[in-house]
Amino acid sequence: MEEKESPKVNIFWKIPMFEYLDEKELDRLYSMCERETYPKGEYIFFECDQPRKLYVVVSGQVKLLKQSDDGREMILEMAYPGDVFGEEAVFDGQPYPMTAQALDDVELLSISRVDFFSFLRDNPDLALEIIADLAARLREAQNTIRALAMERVEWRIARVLLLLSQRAGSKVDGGVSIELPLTRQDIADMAATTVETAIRVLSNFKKMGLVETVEGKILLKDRDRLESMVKEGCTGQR
Amino acid sequence: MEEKESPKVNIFWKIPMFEYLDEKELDRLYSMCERETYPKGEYIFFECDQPRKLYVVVSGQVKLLKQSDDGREMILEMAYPGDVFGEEAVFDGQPYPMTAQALDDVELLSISRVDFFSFLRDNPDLALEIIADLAARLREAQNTIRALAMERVEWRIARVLLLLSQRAGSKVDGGVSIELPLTRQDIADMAATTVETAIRVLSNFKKMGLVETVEGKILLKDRDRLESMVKEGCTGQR
DNA sequence: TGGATTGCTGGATAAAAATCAAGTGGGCGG
DNA sequence: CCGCCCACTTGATTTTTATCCAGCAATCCA
Repeated sequence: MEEKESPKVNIFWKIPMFEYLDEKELDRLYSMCERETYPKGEYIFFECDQPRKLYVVVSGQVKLLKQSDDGREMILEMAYPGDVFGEEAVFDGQPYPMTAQALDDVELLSISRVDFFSFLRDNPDLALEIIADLAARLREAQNTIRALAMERVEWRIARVLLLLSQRAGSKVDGGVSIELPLTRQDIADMAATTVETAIRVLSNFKKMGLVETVEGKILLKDRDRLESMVKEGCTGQR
Repeated sequence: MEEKESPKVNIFWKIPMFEYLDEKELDRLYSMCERETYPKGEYIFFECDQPRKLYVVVSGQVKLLKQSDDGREMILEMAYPGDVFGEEAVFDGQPYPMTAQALDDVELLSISRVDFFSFLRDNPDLALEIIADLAARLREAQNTIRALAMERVEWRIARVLLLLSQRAGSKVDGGVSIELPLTRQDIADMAATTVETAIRVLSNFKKMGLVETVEGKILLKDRDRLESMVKEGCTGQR
């Protein structure tokens, strides 16, 4: 997170989409990128903006969200170092389908739409990686739809905690800690509920010995029990 | 819908993903396909099945859904003639993320995963079409998430009606008719609510002069007013 | 033909979660 | 150092929507 020296090629190595490219190609890709920084809270783009760039997170976290007319937010995804965002818009040329906001100070690499397509033309196998990436994103979005459509709040909050712990969790004594500057409001926005409800559910979880709040970070004390309560996918089979 | 003679190449022409392929390639693709038929109500695959095939709808309608453990359903998408389904699983090799069920008697073309990839290798530009297709699907899924997260039932039902009318609507005198064998339960499953609520909302819409039921089909009498009440995307911009 | 099943409807009630309201404590800027 | 703002927390109330129920009409089919 603090490696200010040339991250050059190595930032791309972490990204599944690019991992099979050779060093020469990664260098070329890197040379097409611009480095951008955004302070905490700033917007990177808004829903309905014309797509210009694909972004890669170098450090910090980015919220990808949709807003309602009355100011509420739904967080669709979080992007962490090594994640790519803005694909939908760049790949089909339609406006960005959501807003991107820096959750803390953020460092990004950006590649313009045209540059990316020219790179893609010379690396046809990359298209397969992108397809797999989009397919996985779609799959996850469909799981979210299922959760919103048929599961109650506690379930959705538990799911959010588990997803966060998979992406940004670190093992500490007593469980898994989610190392992110998240507010209760953020949790609520990810689970499609209100702050008050999110707080109530979290304090129930605390009473049940499932989670704990340590120095502002959420600590999952009993990940297994949380997992057994969500158990995603393949439930209603025959 | 009734063209029983060799649909061969021409079924593919309707499909955006394939439309730029030349006749020779379409013929080759067609020769890789198997023709399958399913009677009304039958399942084509279940969530968590191993992915074997990509499907193209020739005639009939297919429901793509997720089930909850207590038997409720959420319809993620409907597939009509010319639509492709099963992509997520075929493209990333993971199990199917949802169940596919014939809504009426259905005729399909299926292409096995391996055959499709070999065809894709010889037609690298097809990958770009697939990327655009997946990006559009993802975008739509995100709109559904937004709807479920922040809009109330009437809004969601109105949205479902509009989406259906775009895909399977035909202009008749007095409005746009949705030419599908849909039950109230199906509508409810698409809007993530219960039959009773769906019925109540629809009968309110009827009182307001927005819709009418004619011979089992839903007729949108005032599409514009419905549209103005949903107004998707770009609301909360700055 | 008649009994059963299925889809549609709407009323009464209950449950889940949102909203409203109020108070706490920590951190930051003046 | 004081006061203000913001995140957090909890209780009380209200709203939305699900659940439970019963009746009706059409269709299937034995």
